[in-house]
Amino acid sequence: MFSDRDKSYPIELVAEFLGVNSRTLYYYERFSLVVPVRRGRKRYYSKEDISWLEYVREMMYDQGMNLRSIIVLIKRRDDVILTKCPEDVVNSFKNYLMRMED
Amino acid sequence: MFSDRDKSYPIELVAEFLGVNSRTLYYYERFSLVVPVRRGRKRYYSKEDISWLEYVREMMYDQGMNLRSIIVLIKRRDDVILTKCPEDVVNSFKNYLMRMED
DNA sequence: ATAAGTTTTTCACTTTAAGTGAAAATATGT
DNA sequence: ACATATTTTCACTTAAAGTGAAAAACTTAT
Repeated sequence: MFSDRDKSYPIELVAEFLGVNSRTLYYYERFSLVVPVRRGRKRYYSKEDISWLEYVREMMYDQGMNLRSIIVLIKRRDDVILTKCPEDVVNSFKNYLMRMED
Repeated sequence: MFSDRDKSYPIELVAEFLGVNSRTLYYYERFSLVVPVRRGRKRYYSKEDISWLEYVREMMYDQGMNLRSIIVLIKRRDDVILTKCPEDVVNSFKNYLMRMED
């Protein structure tokens, strides 16, 4: 019947829901970070798109990641990243995170 | 006997080898992205540190990732990231990558 | 056909992280 | 104490992310 992949939400509604400028969604589209469907010239997004974008925003704003990194993650989706990271970096990094909790 | 984890290379040598300013290594250290050992007040790095830093530089310069993202990756090392990414984003993103190969 | 209204696109500007130069501070060896 | 080397601090530069405003393109009603 209905699916989270149904593209039925117009850009303004999605932008408002996410609390971003609709220009930001156009901007993301340039990198294929989200792919709305076009009916006529209008863009429509799915629920899945919306939750993906929420996740992207969280990665960017809560974590401070940049767009490029998310793009790299998509590209390397199935790869193992960071195998080269030394243990003492991981340990010391945990301390860094502790310090930052202030 | 000797190990890639032996911290024996001074900062200037490492910086020169990597082609970066030694200030950059101090900068990375603030985020625990690399953890030299201190003998007296001098810093010493291991071969493992150096290849880790090479990898970090590659992620940043070849891929355009930022420091924060690498930090997030360390933090989430064992997590599955990007499970929320919709398939059509992955597909469309592949086209985007193709377009960029010019 | 054209006027009115929407959506999209473009241009230029703002903000922030990453990086660096230079000077000041700190430590080491003689 | 002095000379030298390393570290730390401050202020500046550069580039990506995001946005405001205007122009362009398209749609629809009269």
